[in-house]
Amino acid sequence: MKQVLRSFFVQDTVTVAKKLLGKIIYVNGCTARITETEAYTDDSASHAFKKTERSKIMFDTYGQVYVYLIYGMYHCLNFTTEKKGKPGAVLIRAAEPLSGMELMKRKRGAEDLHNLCSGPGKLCQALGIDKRHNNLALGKDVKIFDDGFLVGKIGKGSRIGIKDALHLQWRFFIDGNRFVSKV
DNA sequence: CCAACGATGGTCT
DNA sequence: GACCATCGTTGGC
Repeated sequence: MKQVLRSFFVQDTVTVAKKLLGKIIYVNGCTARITETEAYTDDSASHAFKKTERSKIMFDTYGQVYVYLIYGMYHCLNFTTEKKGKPGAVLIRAAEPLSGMELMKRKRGAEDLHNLCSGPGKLCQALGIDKRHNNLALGKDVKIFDDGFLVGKIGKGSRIGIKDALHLQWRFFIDGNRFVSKV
């Protein structure tokens, strides 16, 4: 099983978002297969529409873990993309639990495997990801592996939970997969 | 069934 | 002081 290196993230954000589908994320002893992602660059719905204290990581790095608090109670997991100076990040929206499910169930307070990582907030809760992981290099606490899984058809649509730039179809998911955020 | 809403706190103006 | 890249619950059908 090959480990995905930080250099993978230098390329175009939309390309990274698609290619991350089917990859395996490892953190806190748990693994899950990524089923749904979203691309964010410098578009009007992105944190990087303006460079701020929070969003500067999207401008200055690639292959870094970007975690932020949303709605005061949930976290969202992203990986920064593109070379220094060009902002980008891919939001991990959903995954299929592969190992460590008992721990995930306990952290989520839920039994159904489809309700453990089926949304960005849920996924962080299940995997124990919070702001301590922000700005860590990929490969330290958080790792990504490629086991050769064939994704097949990739579905796409507007990104979820935003009001701007709805014309951009930058939400990607494994078509037909039941472990996504929306059935 | 599903639309509406409240929880809750960091970030930005 | 307003705004969220969310989620679980509530309440009306």
